Amino acid sequence: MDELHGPFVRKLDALGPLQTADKIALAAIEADAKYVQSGTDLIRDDDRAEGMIVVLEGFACRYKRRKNGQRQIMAYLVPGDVCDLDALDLNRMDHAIGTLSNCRVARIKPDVVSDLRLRPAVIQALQTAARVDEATLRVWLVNLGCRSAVERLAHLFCELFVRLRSVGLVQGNSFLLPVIQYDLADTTGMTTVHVNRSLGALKRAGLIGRKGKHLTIFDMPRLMSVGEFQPDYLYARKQVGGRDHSLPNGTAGLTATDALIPV
Amino acid sequence: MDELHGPFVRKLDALGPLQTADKIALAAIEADAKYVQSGTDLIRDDDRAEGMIVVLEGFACRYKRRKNGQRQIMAYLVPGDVCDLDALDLNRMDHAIGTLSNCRVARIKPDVVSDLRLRPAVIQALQTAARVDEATLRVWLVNLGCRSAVERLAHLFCELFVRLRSVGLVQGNSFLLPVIQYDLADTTGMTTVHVNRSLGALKRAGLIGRKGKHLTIFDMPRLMSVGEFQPDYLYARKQVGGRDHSLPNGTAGLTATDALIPV
DNA sequence: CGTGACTTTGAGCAGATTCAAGTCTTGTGG
DNA sequence: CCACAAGACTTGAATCTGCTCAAAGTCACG
Repeated sequence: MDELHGPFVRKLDALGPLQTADKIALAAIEADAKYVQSGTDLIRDDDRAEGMIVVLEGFACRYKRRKNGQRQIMAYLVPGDVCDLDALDLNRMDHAIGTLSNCRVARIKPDVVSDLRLRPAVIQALQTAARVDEATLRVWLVNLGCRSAVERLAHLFCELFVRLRSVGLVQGNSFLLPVIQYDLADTTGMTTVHVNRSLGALKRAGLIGRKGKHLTIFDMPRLMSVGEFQPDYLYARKQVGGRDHSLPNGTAGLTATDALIPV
Repeated sequence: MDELHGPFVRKLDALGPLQTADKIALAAIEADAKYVQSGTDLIRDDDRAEGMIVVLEGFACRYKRRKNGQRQIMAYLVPGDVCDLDALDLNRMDHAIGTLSNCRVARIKPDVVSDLRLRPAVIQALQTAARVDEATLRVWLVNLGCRSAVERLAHLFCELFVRLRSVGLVQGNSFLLPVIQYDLADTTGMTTVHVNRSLGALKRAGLIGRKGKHLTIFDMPRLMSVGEFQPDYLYARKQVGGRDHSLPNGTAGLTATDALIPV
């Protein structure tokens, strides 16, 4: 059933179980989307922003630029991810959002957002999504603050694997990673050259492989261990009156072997 | 008038103008606080948490620990800062909160929080505070991701200056910074040794000075420029129906010279 | 099949770490 | 109130991780 819906519906449904009417409302939004080229700014720093933006295909990111032009990517927006602009105080961006690849993007107008906000399950799901985004930000801070180059990349790939899997974009042990090494560099706070060398190290160790824009994870348990990846932060672990995301084996979150099993 | 109140009331009043009754309710919370020793965990990772925690004196921090024991500090909680535990989904911490110095801390029980939430101005202020915290997290990510050691420290000191000034804890150009170099290291993602050397560089350049636990900023404009500090993110720039925080000169936020003028 | 964008590789360099020793501060107990 | 001990800070030397600059190789697309 879920496979009939796009990533936006899938993601929100996973966060706060939606009703059929909710899904229909969200599906209408997915239908009304535009294609955007790689390297396009969806929102600029300092923009006065309203409504929401949803990524349906491709990768986008939140980023800031320093005066010298250096870019720091602060979050990836993968299909299903939403950026709630009304949730900013003062509706003013303190960072920009841009596409890392060609994307299909839906912009939701403020009045449509207002309609959505009449749906309790949708509100709940959006709030949970915002919390997960915040937790992710904290995890990234740890990543930059105290992990080595190889560890940072390993962690990033584990995170993307789990996130993309939840919207059905993982096939077997591989997924489409439509970003260039330059983007990975600005994400992990290193140079392209060093990203390249660290990727090489991960490949040589037999943990990952890359063919074109596809990333394959050959050894997820070891990759998780290298990146010290604990996926708990990506899940709403126990919702008030909601469902429980813990796994059958009793361990909170995902274990190394679980992660290898495609959903 | 404000000087009669503690930092909690001061801070929230600055964020979303409070009514007298609100202030009285908050002042009652400030009155009921406990002293806590440096190095105490107020909340541990994985704790099931409720209520709120307010720091009234001293410095605390949000932090995570890696398996190898390394600590990454993700936020400072200075007097007036609040940690809303009910706002977590699932009331489960994905990080810990601990004191960096001796502190005076108020724990607000869930039922008292519920009472507070009946006050619209308080809700508004707390939400704004949460937004500022999130924006701060993003700025810290940039700090770790693409600034040098000296730049990171410069940025951090500028931020603390502005935050502490807003709760009246800056005297002239100096403030109490009750943390050790080890803490600064875990904040900026470097080693104590390198923190020490970078502090030395800032001192030798005549930008800052340290006497005991007091940090003095001798040349704020240059310090801001070294850290590329733009304080906008610390302010609620335009509230819906609230007051405007932009400065007379029309520049959003604080200019270099403004920052030198004690409030 | 050529051009531009992306990736890979090498060599030398710089910023940050590690290890280690020594000095200064601070708090505590006698 | 002093002396001692523990904690915090400072400094040096060697090392290492990641950076810069530069060039060559590969891939995709018109």
